[in-house]
Amino acid sequence: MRKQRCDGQETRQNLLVAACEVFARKGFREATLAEICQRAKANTAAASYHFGGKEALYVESWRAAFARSLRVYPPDGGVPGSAPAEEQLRGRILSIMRRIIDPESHEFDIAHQELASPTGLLATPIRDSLEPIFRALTDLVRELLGPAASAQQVRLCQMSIRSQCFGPLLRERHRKMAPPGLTPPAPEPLQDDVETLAAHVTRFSLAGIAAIRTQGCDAAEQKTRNFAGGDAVLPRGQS
Amino acid sequence: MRKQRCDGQETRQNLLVAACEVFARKGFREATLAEICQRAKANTAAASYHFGGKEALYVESWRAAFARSLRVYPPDGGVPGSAPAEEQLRGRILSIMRRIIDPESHEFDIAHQELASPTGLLATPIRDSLEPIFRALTDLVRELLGPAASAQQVRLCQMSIRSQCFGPLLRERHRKMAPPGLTPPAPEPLQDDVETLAAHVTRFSLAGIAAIRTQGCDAAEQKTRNFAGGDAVLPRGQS
Amino acid sequence: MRKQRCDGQETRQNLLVAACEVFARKGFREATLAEICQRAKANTAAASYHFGGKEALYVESWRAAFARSLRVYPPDGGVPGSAPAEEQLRGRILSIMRRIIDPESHEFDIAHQELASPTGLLATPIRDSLEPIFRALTDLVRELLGPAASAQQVRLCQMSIRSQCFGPLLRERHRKMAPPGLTPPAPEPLQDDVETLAAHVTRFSLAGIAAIRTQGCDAAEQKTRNFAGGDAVLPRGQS
Amino acid sequence: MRKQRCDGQETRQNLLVAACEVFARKGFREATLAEICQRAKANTAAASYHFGGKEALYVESWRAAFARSLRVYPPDGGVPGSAPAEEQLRGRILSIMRRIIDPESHEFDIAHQELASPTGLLATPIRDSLEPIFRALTDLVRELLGPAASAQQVRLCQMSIRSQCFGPLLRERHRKMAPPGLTPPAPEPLQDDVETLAAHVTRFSLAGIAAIRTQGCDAAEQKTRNFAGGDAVLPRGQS
DNA sequence: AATGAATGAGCCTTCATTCAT
DNA sequence: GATGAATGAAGGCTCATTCAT
Repeated sequence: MRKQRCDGQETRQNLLVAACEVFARKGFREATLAEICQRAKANTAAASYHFGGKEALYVESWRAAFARSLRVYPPDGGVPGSAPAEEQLRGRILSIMRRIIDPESHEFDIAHQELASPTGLLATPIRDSLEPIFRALTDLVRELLGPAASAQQVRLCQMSIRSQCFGPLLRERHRKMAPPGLTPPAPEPLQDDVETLAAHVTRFSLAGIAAIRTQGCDAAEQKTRNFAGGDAVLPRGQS
Repeated sequence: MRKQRCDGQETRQNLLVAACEVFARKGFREATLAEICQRAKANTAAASYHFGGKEALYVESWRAAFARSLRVYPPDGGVPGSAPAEEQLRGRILSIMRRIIDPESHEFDIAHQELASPTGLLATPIRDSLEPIFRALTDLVRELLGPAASAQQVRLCQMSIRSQCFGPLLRERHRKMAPPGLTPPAPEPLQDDVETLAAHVTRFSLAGIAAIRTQGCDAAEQKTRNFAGGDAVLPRGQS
Repeated sequence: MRKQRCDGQETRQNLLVAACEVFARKGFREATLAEICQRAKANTAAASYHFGGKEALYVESWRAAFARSLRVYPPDGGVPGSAPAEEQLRGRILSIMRRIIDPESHEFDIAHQELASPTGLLATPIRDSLEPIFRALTDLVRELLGPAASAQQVRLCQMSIRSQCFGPLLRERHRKMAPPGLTPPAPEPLQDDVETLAAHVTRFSLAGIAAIRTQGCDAAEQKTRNFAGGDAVLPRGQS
Repeated sequence: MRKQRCDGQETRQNLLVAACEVFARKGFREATLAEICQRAKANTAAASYHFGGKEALYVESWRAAFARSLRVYPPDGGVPGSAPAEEQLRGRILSIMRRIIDPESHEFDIAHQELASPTGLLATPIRDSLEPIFRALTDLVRELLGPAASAQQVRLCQMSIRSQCFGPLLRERHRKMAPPGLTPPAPEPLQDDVETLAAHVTRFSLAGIAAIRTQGCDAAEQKTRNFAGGDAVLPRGQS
């Protein structure tokens, strides 16, 4: 009735895979070790035994999920650094989107759950993991904006691009992760494939960057000029 | 030790306010009625007594949070429909951002929690509540794109704008909601105020819309034409 | 919005009626004051206020239910004491059965609930209430058995008659009291009306009494003679 | 403080035994898992852990109680089908009574509780379990009544016998199950042992059956003929 | 090394009762 | 006198963790 004694690593691996799925779908608190162990075809105590506790398993799940994503989807999207910046941007956008949309990639979902209900356990691991990727994207945006761009402009444009990468896919992941009995929150499925989305975001963002680049003034000044009056958003004629 | 038994609506209101805060920070499952009642300075059974159960309180919390947001921050940002479309866009972006960034507005956080770990209880209420707002934004984007725009182009641009509205603010909310003892996931605070952010997103998006509008062809064709072979990402002649 | 102040007795009466119904259907513990007060169209505290507590209301409910039964169904079934004993027996059997089968008579159900899950609150009231009825039935049986009957024979025959009175009606009451959503424990309804049942029980029991009367020996001896061997119930040939 | 972790079936069995006792004495609602677990010398959560919940434990308790009764007390009372019908009847009556009176047999009490306050959980199990026993009794009564008996006569006689089996024992069980502090509802204990009771019921019922058999007419006609006018109850010529 | 039975803490809910109005 | 909002206790259930095997 006993399993092979030498499969300790196999059980560990099964637990890790199951934990990624469950943590991605339910978050830390709502996930139960019982479900994870059941999915891994292990006994109830296996998770605590192999990882020392729920929290440690949570952190390990993130590391494993991120490592897999990094391996399957290189952040540069396969575009070499020698390619034009526009091409590199497309590659990075596509890489992010593919990571998010891949049903077997749980990196994004785990981070998203942690963002929604922070446990504090993944704060440092996530930051350390994503920092190089974001830095590379920032460098790319800085190159596209040109040497005259301020640090704020670079930051804002990077945020715009990043936001467009995961925003449209949130609902799609949501539908896939939702338990089958629930009313689907977004009835219509995503009508565009990931390549189309990436192409749109790339074009849209390049135009946005170009617009920021064209006007030499800083965004701070821009704000002052456009939104004079501070809190007042009421229309002042046809300004 | 007893409370005033004056009207009974005061306790109910206190419970609702406390529930919005706790549900926004912890989500449905992790939130406990004990904490909510404690914050409302009521008995542990008060929440079940007044609302009939945790689930009903959850739904009521969403309704209350959304109603407050709608009252404090009109979706048009105070910009009348007679104003130019660009101005209206700025108003709507600012309205969404203010709703998200306001620490006393829990509409976005509750919906975000529900998106991360769906309970199914808010699917219909959220969809019904947000649909008019999204429809108005879609109409605005369609007007800006001009009559030649395809439905897909409208949808994609609307997604780009919406994504830029909440994306940059996710981390900020995260920091505010995180319990004090946890390691901050993003050490540096948001360096831009909401008006600056809104100004950036408006300008960035108007440029993106203009770029989409300029090229008459559909995005699908565009994708086929531009990404055939995967070498050339974007027409560099237009940049 | 207030009711008439002079309806204190009316509310009390409504509470009593509602309490009889609920206690009869659910028993003491499963019955809730909330449901009783709701049925009586009174507020939640009315029961405790008017009767001092759940237990006192329980006792009062029994008294009221028994008093009603005694008024509507005289124990002699309307047969005068001057009638022949057989006729009187029929009257008493019919009286008991009608009390049980009447959907508005809750005496039997409350006593049955108390018998199933004793609270101890009704022990004395029930015994005091039913004792005269049982004594009269015992006297009747003694008369039918004749002067030679032993006390044991009288007791056993009285038990046989009483048992036949409520036994066949248990299921019928059960079906009527059961909540509508439950699977009916006895699918087929009672196929005989109460008069037919009473006629059967009367004839059946008179024959039984006659048989006991005919044989002069005591039941104790009878047992010894018939069941020699004590615990052995195995057939010993054709004895 | 920990228990032996030998097999896990021991605790389960203890829980089942304790549950039978508590459910028999208190019924489903009034019974608490805490008391059951305490009696089984297990943790408060043990019942939910081993059986999945109170309802499942309830159903299992019935099954276990009925299985035990069936094993200890065969429905035929040990009388083979080749014995005379009268002997078989005595065996079946004795079997039913012993089941009821045995303090360690909880089948009857659980079913009685379910009858008093239906939960719906045992409706099907009880019906399916008892149906063969009742059918055998019906067949026996039909044989005793002879081929000329109507279905109604068979049913009524079977009811009379069944009622006499448990009716006299209801109070006795009540006394045994009642908590020690309560006023005893029937002060005098049962003065007859079960063999005496069974002998009485057998003789009483055989006489009743014989009386029904003698008169060839249907009970319905009988009722019409005998009770027309309500004066004459029974033909006194046969007594 | 690995198992799974068992535990204790905590959560949601119900309900009889009380008290200020 | 009568109301109903509020309370505190208790019950059923879940679950991460532990420990004897």
